[in-house]
Amino acid sequence: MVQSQDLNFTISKLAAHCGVGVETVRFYQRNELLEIPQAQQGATRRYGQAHVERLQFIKKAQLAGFTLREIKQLIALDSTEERSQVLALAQERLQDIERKIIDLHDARDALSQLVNACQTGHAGPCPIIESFETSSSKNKVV
Amino acid sequence: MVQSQDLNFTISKLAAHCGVGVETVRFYQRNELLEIPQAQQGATRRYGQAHVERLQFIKKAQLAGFTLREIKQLIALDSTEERSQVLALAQERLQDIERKIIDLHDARDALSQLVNACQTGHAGPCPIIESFETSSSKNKVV
DNA sequence: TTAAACTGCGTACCATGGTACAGAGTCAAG
DNA sequence: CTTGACTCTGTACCATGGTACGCAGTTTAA
Repeated sequence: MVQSQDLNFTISKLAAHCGVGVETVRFYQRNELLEIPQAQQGATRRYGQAHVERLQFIKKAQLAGFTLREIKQLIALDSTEERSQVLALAQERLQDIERKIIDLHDARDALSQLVNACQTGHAGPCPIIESFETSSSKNKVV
Repeated sequence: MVQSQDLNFTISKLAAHCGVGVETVRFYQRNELLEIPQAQQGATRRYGQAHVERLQFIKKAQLAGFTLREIKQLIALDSTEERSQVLALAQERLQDIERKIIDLHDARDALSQLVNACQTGHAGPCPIIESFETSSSKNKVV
């Protein structure tokens, strides 16, 4: 039955194990993303499996593009049964991501065109700089 | 010959004309992205065409994904003839953008899969939350 | 046992791109 | 000439996601 409680990390071990800094762990604690453990050994707190999992949860959710604020909401929603709210949050996030992808595509296309122009053209003013200059009738950026 | 000097804006007119806030103009001045004009009328500065163009330059370069720091470099490079450095900067920017696009695609795919799972599945724990929980053998996010 | 290393706590600081506001001066219209 | 709107300057503050540091107390290894 010793299976999830066998970990007994100090804060620095926990941080190292999860690939974050000690200060980051404390930062999450301050921001109520990670519980301060009750378990102590003397004055030093001991962290267990649940803390490792929570840190991993945070990291994965960050990778999926959630902000810490949203992750906090997800954690709160997890303990309730508000599955539809989780879905709503995820859908919003998805729309954000899709919007950003479109923006970045636009930016990339404009910029790569400029880079090409700059590599191709041989004389005259730099087309990149030029294109940012006022919009008369020159290359348009975005 | 009066052709670029005919504008005579106060700071608030300039800001309004360019679609930014007065405080933003001052912010750019503090950060040496925009010159403080010599021209004054009494104690009040007067802004001209060059300022309008600079603000437009900044806005366009931002749209292309440059940071203010990079824009400052572009401005500096513009006055030199360091066209190759402009190109290098643009290429770096382009790589950043491409990296971000890939990351966002990954995030989007993972998340949309989760959203689908959540909409499809009818019972059991929320697949979105679940997928962030520790990585045993569940859906991987990113 | 003693020194190094770590812990906990509070607070300040970093970059990024602004936004807000106080206080003093100035400008323009009525 | 007064009133209200605007300007200038400096400084503080906002969110975001951490990072750093000082200090006192504790733990650990030699």
